[in-house]
Amino acid sequence: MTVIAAGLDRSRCSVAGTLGVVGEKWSLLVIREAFLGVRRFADFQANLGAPKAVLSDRLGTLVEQGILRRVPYQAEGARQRHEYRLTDKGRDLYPTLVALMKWGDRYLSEDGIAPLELQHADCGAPVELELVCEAGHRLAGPREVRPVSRAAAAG
Amino acid sequence: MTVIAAGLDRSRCSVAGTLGVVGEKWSLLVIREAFLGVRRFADFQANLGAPKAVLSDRLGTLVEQGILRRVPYQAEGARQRHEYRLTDKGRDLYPTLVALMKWGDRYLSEDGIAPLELQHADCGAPVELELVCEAGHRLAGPREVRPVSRAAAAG
DNA sequence: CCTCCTGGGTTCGTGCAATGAACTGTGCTC
DNA sequence: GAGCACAGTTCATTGCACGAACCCAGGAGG
Repeated sequence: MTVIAAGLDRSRCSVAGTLGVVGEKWSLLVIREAFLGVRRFADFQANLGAPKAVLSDRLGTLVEQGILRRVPYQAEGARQRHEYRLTDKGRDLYPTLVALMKWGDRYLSEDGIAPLELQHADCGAPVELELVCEAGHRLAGPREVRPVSRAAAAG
Repeated sequence: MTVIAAGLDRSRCSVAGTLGVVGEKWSLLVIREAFLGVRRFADFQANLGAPKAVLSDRLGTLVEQGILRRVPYQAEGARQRHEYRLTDKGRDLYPTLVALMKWGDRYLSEDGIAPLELQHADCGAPVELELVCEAGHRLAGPREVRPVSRAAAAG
């Protein structure tokens, strides 16, 4: 039995790091809304139902982290305000959200119907998330993956 | 400006649902450990540094949710105990973890070196996560995806 | 000019939930 | 039959999330 875990340094694990940034309860939901086109404070609040204080804090953190940026805008006949938009760094969280969504679609939807389908804008076919290696092979699951520690020369 | 968000029903969004199951601080880290081969309470605790009470609660929740299962085992010269193993449902969270890891690798590793590399066990090439559609096209990002609500017929 | 309204927050009191330390309990070894 | 190791539970404390209330800036309306 291979206990891969032994030689690995998880003090600076990327999973833990990422969760430290976006792992709080509302963060990924805020980002989901952002992907759906939401930009304004009140809309985030209405769609998520999060308390204003928490939402304000999360938006601030996400801006600090460079995942969202504040952009000034001016609605007609209103004073200038600012909205929140995804940066490239934020946009790169898309696969994470898709992965969460796909899992929920499979295991949580009662009637087996996914609430939201993702279609390829060009051809209309459903979008999937796949594990592939650089040699082009498609991987079926974790069993076909070998984790290799980089930092320490372990095992 | 397309506000996609308007017609969508997020009360039963799969992202929110999944986060409800594994979105707590330690849950995904427990699952990460499980993928790395950790099975026993004390090892989870040592590797994660989580308080025992929380860890006990999380493990229980994950078992309840069918993500882990308790399996009896008997170490030589010790009394029977049980360990925690991933179910298929849990194993299907692998893409989620990989997505989190890849993002962290890109944006959080200081020296640009990922702490952990995933290799295809068969050929040794690095493993990536890709968005593809069923027609076989590779998608570069969220801009090439069109979200379509299933439940409500929203304009 | 004065007031209301609306968007975008901040402040505050409460309560639950996370934390770490201490305790329990069981079966094996000595 | 004492001690030990593993696998938890219990408990007191701390912190953070929550919801309600309040604040502020600028237009609109009178």
